[in-house]
Amino acid sequence: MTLLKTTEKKTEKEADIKQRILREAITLFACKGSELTTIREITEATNVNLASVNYHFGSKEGLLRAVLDAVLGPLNDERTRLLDQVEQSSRGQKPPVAALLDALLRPLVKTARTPDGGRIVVRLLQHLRATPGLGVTALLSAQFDQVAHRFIDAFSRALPALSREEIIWRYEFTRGAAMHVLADADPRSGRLALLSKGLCDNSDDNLVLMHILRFVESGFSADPINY
Amino acid sequence: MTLLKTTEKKTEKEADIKQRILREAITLFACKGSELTTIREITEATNVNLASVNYHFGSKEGLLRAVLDAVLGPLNDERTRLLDQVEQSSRGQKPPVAALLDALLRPLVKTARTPDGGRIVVRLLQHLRATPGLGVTALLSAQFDQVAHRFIDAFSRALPALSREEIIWRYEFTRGAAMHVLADADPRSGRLALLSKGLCDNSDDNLVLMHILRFVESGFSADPINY
DNA sequence: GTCTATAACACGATAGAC
DNA sequence: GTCTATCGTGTTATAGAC
Repeated sequence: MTLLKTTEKKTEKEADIKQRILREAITLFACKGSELTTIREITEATNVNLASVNYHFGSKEGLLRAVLDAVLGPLNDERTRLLDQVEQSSRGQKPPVAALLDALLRPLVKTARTPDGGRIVVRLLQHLRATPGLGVTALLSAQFDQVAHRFIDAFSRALPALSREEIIWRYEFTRGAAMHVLADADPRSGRLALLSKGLCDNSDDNLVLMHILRFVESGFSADPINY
Repeated sequence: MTLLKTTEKKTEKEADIKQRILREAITLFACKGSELTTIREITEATNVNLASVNYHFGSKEGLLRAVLDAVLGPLNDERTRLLDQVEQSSRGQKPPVAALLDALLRPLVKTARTPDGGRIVVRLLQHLRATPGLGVTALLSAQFDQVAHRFIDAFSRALPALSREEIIWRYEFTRGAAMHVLADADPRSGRLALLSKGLCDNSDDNLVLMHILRFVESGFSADPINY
């Protein structure tokens, strides 16, 4: 952004201050939520000045929006890409439920981790759900609605015996089951590790995904309710 | 607590200040989490003095502990009672998975609501999970571990083909699916209402419970993973 | 662009009168 | 037991030097 846009890259390690702030904010917001994270924490951990957050992002809320854009965009892009693949593989035919669930959940499992082992995207979402600040709900809706409806339509085609209502219930159950387990992966304080005394290993992405898929695929394919 | 413990009940409507504070704190903590709720909010909504929280509960953290005791105790008592019934009905026999899940989840669904329609206990738990303050994790463990292990043991007997590890995974998936949906019931901003455009009715307890049970019973009963 | 210094305000807790 | 007044601290945001 400076007029002297030379080709040299500073010390190479000191990338962009803005980027460093963003990275640290993502981690801290995921761990503690944005309300409980202070910009002092962020700037001190990043060794940049306190005022630079407001300079680069306008306000703390502006930083949160930047964090969500940086994190949620790639997630939905990946989901869309995988969903495209599934629908392409089964031209016209019913897509397999297992493949749809894989496309929906794999990006959630494979996301980056917080230092305490939780999945970044999931933790961010859990915090936002717990405290739906004014503009955030609309922002989430804008980010997720389109791809969510694509998945719901696909599930409807895959399971024609289920009403749209029932599809949506099960879609939300699926998200809940996955996010609940992916939110805490801390081998010490995590509920899963605590209950199982270390028996359940939440650190192996492929294993976790397999357990989740087995559960939700069976749940999704249950017979419809008879009213 | 006063020496003049007369039989008259003040104005009858102005019960105990301590109780009124506790009631308001339960609601606000469930809606916004304890960290984001200020004792000023509580006292102003209750029309009591600011200092009375510290007088009656020692500190804000003391109030939180009182809230959890008041809310989590009855929840686990009810679960224990229902689990006793199930185990008594099936003397020695394998208890039905559906009955166990009902005993686990019905108390969660039937709990009191926040003004915005979320279930009080669930919302409290979601906030505590999102921000596991130091002493709180231990407190939750003390409240839940015993009954959780009773349920896990019961599920192990009901589904002998599953390893204990797999039982615990599915136990957590079940909790996640249920809590995710029960946390937001707001017909306006709730994700379920938003996605379904009002098609999914989260206000009918029995219907919600039926949908949850159908999903998790099927998920719990899936074939074990072949390693 | 980066920094220091500080404004303006909200928080939890408490001392002390009644 | 209940109240007022206030202390000490931490917050976001910003003005202004460099």
